[in-house]
Amino acid sequence: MKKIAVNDKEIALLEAAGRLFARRGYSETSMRDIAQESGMAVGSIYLHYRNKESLLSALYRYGSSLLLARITTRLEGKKDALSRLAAYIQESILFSLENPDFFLILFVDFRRRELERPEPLVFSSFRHYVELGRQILREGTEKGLFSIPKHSDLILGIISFWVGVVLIKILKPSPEASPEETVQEIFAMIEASLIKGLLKPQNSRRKS
Amino acid sequence: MKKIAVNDKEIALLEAAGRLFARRGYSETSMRDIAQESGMAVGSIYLHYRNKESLLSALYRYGSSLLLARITTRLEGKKDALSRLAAYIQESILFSLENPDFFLILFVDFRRRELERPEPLVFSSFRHYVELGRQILREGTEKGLFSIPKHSDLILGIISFWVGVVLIKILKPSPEASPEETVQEIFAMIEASLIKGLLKPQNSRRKS
Amino acid sequence: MKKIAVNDKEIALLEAAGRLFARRGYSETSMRDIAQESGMAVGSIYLHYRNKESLLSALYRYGSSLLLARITTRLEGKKDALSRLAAYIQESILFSLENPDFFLILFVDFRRRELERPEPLVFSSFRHYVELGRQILREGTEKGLFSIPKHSDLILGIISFWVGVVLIKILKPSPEASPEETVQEIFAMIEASLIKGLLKPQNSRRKS
Amino acid sequence: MKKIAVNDKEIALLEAAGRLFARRGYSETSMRDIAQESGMAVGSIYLHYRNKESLLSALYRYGSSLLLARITTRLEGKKDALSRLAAYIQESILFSLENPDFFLILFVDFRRRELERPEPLVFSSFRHYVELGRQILREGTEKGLFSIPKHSDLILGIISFWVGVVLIKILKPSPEASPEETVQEIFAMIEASLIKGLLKPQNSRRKS
DNA sequence: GATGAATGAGCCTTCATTCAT
DNA sequence: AATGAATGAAGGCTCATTCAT
Repeated sequence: MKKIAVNDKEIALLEAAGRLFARRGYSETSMRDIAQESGMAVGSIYLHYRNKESLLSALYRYGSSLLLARITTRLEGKKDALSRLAAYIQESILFSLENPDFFLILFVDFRRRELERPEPLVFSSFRHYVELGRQILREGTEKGLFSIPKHSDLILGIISFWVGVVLIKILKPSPEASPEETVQEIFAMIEASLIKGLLKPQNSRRKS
Repeated sequence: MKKIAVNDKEIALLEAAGRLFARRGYSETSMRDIAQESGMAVGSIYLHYRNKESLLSALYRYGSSLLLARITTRLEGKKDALSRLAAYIQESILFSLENPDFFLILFVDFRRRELERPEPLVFSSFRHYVELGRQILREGTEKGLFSIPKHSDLILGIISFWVGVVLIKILKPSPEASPEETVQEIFAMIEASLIKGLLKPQNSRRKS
Repeated sequence: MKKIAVNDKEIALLEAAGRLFARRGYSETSMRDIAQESGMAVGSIYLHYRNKESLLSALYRYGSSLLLARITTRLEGKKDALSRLAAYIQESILFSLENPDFFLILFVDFRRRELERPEPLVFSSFRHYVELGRQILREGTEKGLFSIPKHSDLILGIISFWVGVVLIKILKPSPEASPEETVQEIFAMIEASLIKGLLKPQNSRRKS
Repeated sequence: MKKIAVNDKEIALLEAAGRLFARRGYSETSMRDIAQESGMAVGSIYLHYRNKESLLSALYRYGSSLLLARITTRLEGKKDALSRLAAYIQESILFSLENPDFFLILFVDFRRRELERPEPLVFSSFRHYVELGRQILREGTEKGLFSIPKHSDLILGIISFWVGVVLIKILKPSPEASPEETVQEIFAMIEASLIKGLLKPQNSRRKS
């Protein structure tokens, strides 16, 4: 497995690239832009990354590892599947609102890009993230908490659901709402629709 | 309002561009590629579209008008909100599986692009499509069929949900499944989660 | 010798081209511009002129024949060299002020273009024009009126002199002055410098 | 004020561009041509000049500063207006014969271009050059040496005069004549016509 | 004759990448 | 290690010219 980010230079580079790729798009961002944004020289980028594309995939790895670390921390000690699912979703949304650049790159661009080059990008962290969600659903089902349709793609639907809503929030942010408030607002919607639908009748009284 | 597509040439152009934009992405597709794919000369493209960007936005208009036409037809005569919602979703998925290029451009690229240039692209058809879904939800709520959280962004979540799942299906199509079967598979999942969650208890007997 | 202009279409074409070439320059004017300005279709231009370049050289011929015709008329009946020289210069300036487009093309662009392609452009009329001036000077010298340095390029200097001044007038026209007044103003300057210098002492009392 | 030319690269570029613009014209010269002529790569031109147009205007500045430097040097120490005028004209002609490319660009193209875009090109040096001539005339008049028609455009006429003659010499150079000889030939003509006309009677004894 | 859609060479410019310092 | 000047392929677009109607 490739390294993710080692030193200050690389982190500066990844964050600069993240900012620019998210705002303007990958193709519309030049290596010179990234150099400028990161305060380095163009040539120096190539000391760290083979080329533009490998900078992008390092960015995928970096972003998903950050996300995964936060989720993992949030999940620690949570036992029951429902609160684990809530934590998983809420922390994802919070991370996205706090890091809209990574959100766009991980949840919007990356999936698009997978289509263009079906060879699996080095991408274990994000796959790990999805797998984590899938496993929470599986646990909840096994414990009789959820009544889940057999389909293992459900987690992708759930992720896409909040991604779609978060996208709108980032597009038109309400200036007065804090990230935490927005998370609650979005999660309430998910609870009242998706999660409500997934719960077995007797569990319908739960709150996160 | 701008024209959508008039003659054979323009349809050939839009379909060629759609194929390439969907597969390689907008920036990675050159006008020369489009000319070649459509069997025309480069210069001829400019007889129909002012520049590359306006070809893209014509493509948005074209794709969403095709989608909207199919949905509208499918909805005709359907009265109750549940079967209207089902028709809306099912036809969207079917259209997407049958026209993966338009799907990618309309449901994946477009939203990304909105972020980069917040001026509303000339795009009434897609907006119309979303509004149609929103209205079905509203009707169902008013008739006491759904118990919908007040949030008007719910429709975006629902759309994103199936989009996320369809994306996977297009990424890794199961070779033996027909589009219709895949629609059923995906819709069953939506029914068992999202729609189930939205229905008021007394309405839990389904139609399709 | 090639034809100059035969029918209405060609005159319209030449005048349109003259207007545009003078204002924007030859390379910056497209055949489509000319078609539009002349009210014809692009393809139709090629019924009259082999290509863009031959339209330009027809324009040279046309413009210089117009100029030459006016000069010739003005010179009719004038006997003495001084009034012939005055008429020659004054009519040239008047023509230029009245037809700034032709002026620019004949006196500014053409000479520049000669440098680029030293093969003599079909250009008898303009050469004829210069030769006419040269001959007036020669006559005046032979008759003892002028004391002219032997150099036969003097006429080119004289022409260039007024061209330089007219250029400024066209660049920054004084709105209230009529062409005739401007001619007088410029010619007075020429008289007080160039012509005064050319006259033999005993003739210094002449006026045009 | 913008820089004029700093290093070898830029001088090579300006001279290559000068050569080509003078010979073929601005629009007929491609950036590739310039790159080839200067021995650089196309992209490298853009390290020094923002675009083709700004290369042209740098060329104007460069050429006129060269000219102006020579004139200024030649004028040093010259006191009386007549010899200053002679030096001004002679050095201009010499410069033009020695640098026909700059001559064409500065004295022929530039004035044409002013017409197309009346916004004053950054061009102080050339304006400075004209102003210098105008001032010499003014001095001579104030000192009672010249009898000058009041018109301040006279200097433009004088400049145009020799420009017109030099143009012919460059068009058809006499192979055996040195630049210095040609200067003398042309200046003699100017002396015998223009300057003779300008001098007050009592001053008709010449200096050179 | 008259039209204007169609063509594709060629233009200016950008930018990922290399490499001498 | 770090720099940024240099490179040249490739992109979007224009336009003189042709030709089917």
